Amino acid sequence: METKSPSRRPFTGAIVQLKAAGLRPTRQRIALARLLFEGENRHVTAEELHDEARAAGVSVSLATVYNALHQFTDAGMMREVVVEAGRSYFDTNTGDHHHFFHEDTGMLDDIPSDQISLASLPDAPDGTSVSRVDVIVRVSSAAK
Amino acid sequence: METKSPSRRPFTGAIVQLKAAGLRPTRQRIALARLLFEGENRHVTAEELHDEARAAGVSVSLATVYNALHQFTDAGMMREVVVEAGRSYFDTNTGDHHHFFHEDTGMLDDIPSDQISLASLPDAPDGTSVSRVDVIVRVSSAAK
DNA sequence: TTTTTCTCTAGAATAATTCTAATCTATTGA
DNA sequence: TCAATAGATTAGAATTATTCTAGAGAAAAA
Repeated sequence: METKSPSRRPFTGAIVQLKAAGLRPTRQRIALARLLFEGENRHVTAEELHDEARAAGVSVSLATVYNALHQFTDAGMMREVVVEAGRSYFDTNTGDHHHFFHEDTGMLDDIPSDQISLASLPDAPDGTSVSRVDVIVRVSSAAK
Repeated sequence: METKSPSRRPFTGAIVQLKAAGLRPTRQRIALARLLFEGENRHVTAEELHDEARAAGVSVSLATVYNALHQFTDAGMMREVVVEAGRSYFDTNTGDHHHFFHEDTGMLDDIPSDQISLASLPDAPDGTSVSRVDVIVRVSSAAK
């Protein structure tokens, strides 16, 4: 039900989380963090999150949404998944997992880590080390 | 050595390949196909291929390069690999293989299929079938 | 408080890609 | 060979995603 609760507690969770990441708990960062991290894991585009924040009555610019998403990503609170030219999602699930990408709808779904596994990984080229491995399983409507 | 050979033979290979794909062998498509498919496999961006074509004296617009790359991709002659927001490569290697992405330089390298393997793949969600699996191993300079 | 430092904003700028409408060219068939 | 036609190419405008800028605003430190 949750009608706008009288702002008694200033969203302690989000504030702690932001401070831990070395980010000032500003009004817009707190609001975005709440939308992103309270509740289930989610995949959002910057545009979607911007719309959501506005719909929730938070005044925030798109540039700030981009900034916040990148800051959260740099802080390890999220990760970015690029699926198509001009379409990237920010994923609140930073655990070990991969993705299904629905080519028809543009949606992204998690693949739990126990449902997929890499048997072998090549050595990183000289002078480099692996920072991440992304597996994207592209699926489309089964019409064959 | 190959100085501009007197246009004796009109690049039979490229023409045959285009016709097989149901594409008219026009001047620009032939030129682009030659740049892409004669010689080693390669990873190019639309911009790079456009510059190359111009440098080779072929008059072609960027829009046509995009069209051709997508047509070649649809015809199964290439595939597209998206590595970052706003950076996608077209890969002439359509065989089974995956990629290293160098986060520092933006370069893409092939990982031969025998150096990486997926032990298990999840079932595609209901009503869908897998059209491709992309594995991108992101590496960066080993400074640790 | 006051100062300092960081953040936010609107809007401009940039970059990648696609669209549009006019022009051109490869193919077809007479 | 040549005109008709279906398809391709073009420049530039339009779109979309993202980043930058410079001034105004807010959080932290003094």
